[in-house]
Amino acid sequence: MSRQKLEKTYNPEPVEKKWYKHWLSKDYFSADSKSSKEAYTIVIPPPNVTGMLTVGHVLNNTIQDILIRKARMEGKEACWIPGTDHASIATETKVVEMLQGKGINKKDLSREEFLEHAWDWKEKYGGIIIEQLKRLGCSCDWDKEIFTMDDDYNQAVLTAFVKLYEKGFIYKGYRLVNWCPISKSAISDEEVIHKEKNGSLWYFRYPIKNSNEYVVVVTTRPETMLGDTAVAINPDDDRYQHLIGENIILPFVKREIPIIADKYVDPEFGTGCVKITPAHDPNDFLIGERHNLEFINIMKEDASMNSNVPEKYVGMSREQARKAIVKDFELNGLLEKKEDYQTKVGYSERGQVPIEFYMSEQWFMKMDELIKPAIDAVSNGKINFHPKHWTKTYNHWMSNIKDWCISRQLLWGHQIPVWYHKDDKTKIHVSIDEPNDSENWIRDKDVLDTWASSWLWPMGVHSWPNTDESLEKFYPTNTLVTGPDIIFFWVARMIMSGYEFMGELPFKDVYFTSILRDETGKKLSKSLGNSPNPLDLFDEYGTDAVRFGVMLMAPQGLDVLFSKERLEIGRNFMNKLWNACRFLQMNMPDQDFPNVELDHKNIDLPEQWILSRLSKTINDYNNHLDRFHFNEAAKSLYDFTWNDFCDWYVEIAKTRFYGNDDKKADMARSISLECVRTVLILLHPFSPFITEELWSYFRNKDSSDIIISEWKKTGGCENMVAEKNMGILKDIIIAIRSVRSRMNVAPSKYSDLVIQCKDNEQVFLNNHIDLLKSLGRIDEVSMGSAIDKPTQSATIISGGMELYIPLGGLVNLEEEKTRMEKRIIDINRLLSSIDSKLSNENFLKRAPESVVERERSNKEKLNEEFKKITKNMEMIQ
RNA sequence: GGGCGAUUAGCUCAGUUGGUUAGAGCACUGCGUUUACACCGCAGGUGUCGGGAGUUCGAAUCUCUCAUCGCCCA
Repeated sequence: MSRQKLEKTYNPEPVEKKWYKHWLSKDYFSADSKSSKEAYTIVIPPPNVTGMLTVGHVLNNTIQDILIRKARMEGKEACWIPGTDHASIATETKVVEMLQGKGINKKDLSREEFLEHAWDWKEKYGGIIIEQLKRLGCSCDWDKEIFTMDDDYNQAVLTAFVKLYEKGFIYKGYRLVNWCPISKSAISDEEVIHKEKNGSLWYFRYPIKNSNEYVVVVTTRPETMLGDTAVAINPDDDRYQHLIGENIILPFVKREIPIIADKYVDPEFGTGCVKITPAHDPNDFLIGERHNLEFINIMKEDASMNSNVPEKYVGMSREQARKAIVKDFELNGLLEKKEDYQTKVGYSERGQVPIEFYMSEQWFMKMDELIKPAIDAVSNGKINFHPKHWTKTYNHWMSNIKDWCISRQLLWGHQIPVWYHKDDKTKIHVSIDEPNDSENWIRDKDVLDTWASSWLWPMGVHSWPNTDESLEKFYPTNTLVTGPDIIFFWVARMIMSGYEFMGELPFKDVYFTSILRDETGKKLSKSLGNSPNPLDLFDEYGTDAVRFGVMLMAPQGLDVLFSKERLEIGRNFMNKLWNACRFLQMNMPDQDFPNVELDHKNIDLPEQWILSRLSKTINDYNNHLDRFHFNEAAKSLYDFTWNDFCDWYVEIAKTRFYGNDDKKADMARSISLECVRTVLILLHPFSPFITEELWSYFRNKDSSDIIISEWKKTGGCENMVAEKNMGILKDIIIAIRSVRSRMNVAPSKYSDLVIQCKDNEQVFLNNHIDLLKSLGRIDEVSMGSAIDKPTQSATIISGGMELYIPLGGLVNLEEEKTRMEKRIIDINRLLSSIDSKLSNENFLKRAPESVVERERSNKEKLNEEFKKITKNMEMIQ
């Protein structure tokens, strides 16, 4: 035992620094691929390399650290592989902004020049989040850290592309894609956020050729009329039959476009006449294909009008063009009307602006084969989602999946490994290596979608496509911990890539974390400015307290409303634990810990009881963790430590320490030590620093650091008799305190106690009379079966016994009477409920014997209490 | 429009296979500085478990339905 005394309050900062350094120096975090131990592996969801730690990261990584630290203590080869993601579009956006600030336009830079700036940026800001994860206490194997643009990882990404291309799963196509005008790149369906917007519905008159008539079309996007190449009606719409085959002179553009019939048109919507813009709307695109319409692209990459529109609109932004078009319709008497209309607009997740549907040539990945094993793995339970209900979302997405647009018109990322021959357009070279005569080829200038690199993460962090010990030992991984917001982006795709490239699942369990929101329900995000900086929280509350507090407040599969006040629970708990340990230390001998052989049959009731509570806690705790119920695990440890150990056992231990029976004092020391050591071990994964610190005071001389100490799996000291008997004593003590509090007896004053009870009860109480006296603040006790109620005393009916506290003038008889009347009403209510059950033949016949027995026993107890209360009520009168 | 989830004390939420008199923290009230802890202790009050129906001996828990809120997908 360390001679050094614990400080009065816990000071987290030096302790955290000290132990993290110590753990690193001892290499505890490193995982050995040659080990014969069973592997337990987690790959970190790689944060954006230039990102900063958020509360979401705290939640997510604390969970992973809990799993890894527990596995390590369970004697497994615990392997947590860290790394960062290049986050193509997000990082490129930031770099472009930075350059703009310096007056540099991305357009004016060559690829190489731009990438140089990007790497500078990465060097400057990359790795900050890694240091922050270390402060959080993450026990990752830092020697294995990977960045998705490292050379080896790059090879893996390109290899995957080539393999899929060779299998025919990747193809190039000229199609309508989701286009982000800010990043000037295609984005995937998953990167489009649909928002409900207050828009308008414009009714435009389109003149019919060689006629004075016009048709009225309805649109939410007037500017796209510049690209119209048809007007469509439903073939069954009687109103417009005569118009089919006629032509329209498109206003301002003066283009002649046909009126066609297509079943897609909903005759109920608007006027039943729809303008068709095949190059700028996915539905119109399909109609365009069906009817061989012209595809006219009217926009440049930044969504401004290109030269395919009349002179006056060229160069206008889409917003300007909309205003101009509407105004022109109005001026020419062609605007019939305008209505308010709620519309869904697709926004670019990164650019924060509405996306365009844009014709362009892109690379796509076929999904129909890849999804098959991925769907099977989840439905047959090889891969388990926690909470389970996410399987439904997963299956729904899988069964509606479309081909994945994987090319991005960006520079920061993995450049597509495809070369085009300069002279012969039909020649294409797809390989991770450039062609031998590279001077005759031009490489595809696009890069891959970031998720088309991170989907290889569980294997790419090792040597894939090569095989080595590390890949063999640590693939598949055990548990993935991530947010449900990337279930499609990442989780689903990792499952596909796992089966495609490894022939095996990438992980067995997926734990989806809660989404953190502020008190008003908004998602915590840096852009909203409602996300506190976790490092400030660590400083304010201590890292362990933040970890514990966040875990305690994170419910299963629900959003969690984050607020700083709730971290106080964590801090208060750390303080409680610290002081319980401090108290124990004060009452330990200076030299050595007592080495009492604990004969569990031969210890006293309170000791039997606390060990039973401890055992139950160990079992519950493990049970909760096995089910990924981290909040309940935290709660059960919190409850034991605070309510059972500190509130009751420590108070009882005081009677041992300050009494004059050395053997009992030593017993209390041993039991307390057992409790504290167990709590520290169980708590270590949640709160690693404070537990290692306290462990250094309380561990055996020859035992190891707590981080590699043996885990507690089961208790084995459950004792129902002790729990029941201790319950009786606790009830009596609580009742005595309650009476004293109600009657305003000063805590410093001791009371006498008179007990009317049976002989066997008297023996029981006599055995624990010191306990009653000290915890109930009782002076003299007299008891017997024939003892009378003293005058002017308060009455307690507890455990079938009658207890009286003589209080002289202090006792308020009216108040006591009211209280008893209230209890009688309760008893009657309970009894009638029990009677209705017990008089029900079906209940007796069908309910389990134990349930019936419990009702009978309750009835008996309540009847007895009723009798005693009634008798005492009469004595008051 | 389709799907998922939520609705339990003033607030935030626990409550595994249906079965103790439905719990915790915060807030609130009273007392207290008893040498582990005021980031504390002791005592105390609060609930038709969203509404309705059903299954069952028994429902906060299972089924259906309605309402409100949130998210995802079209």
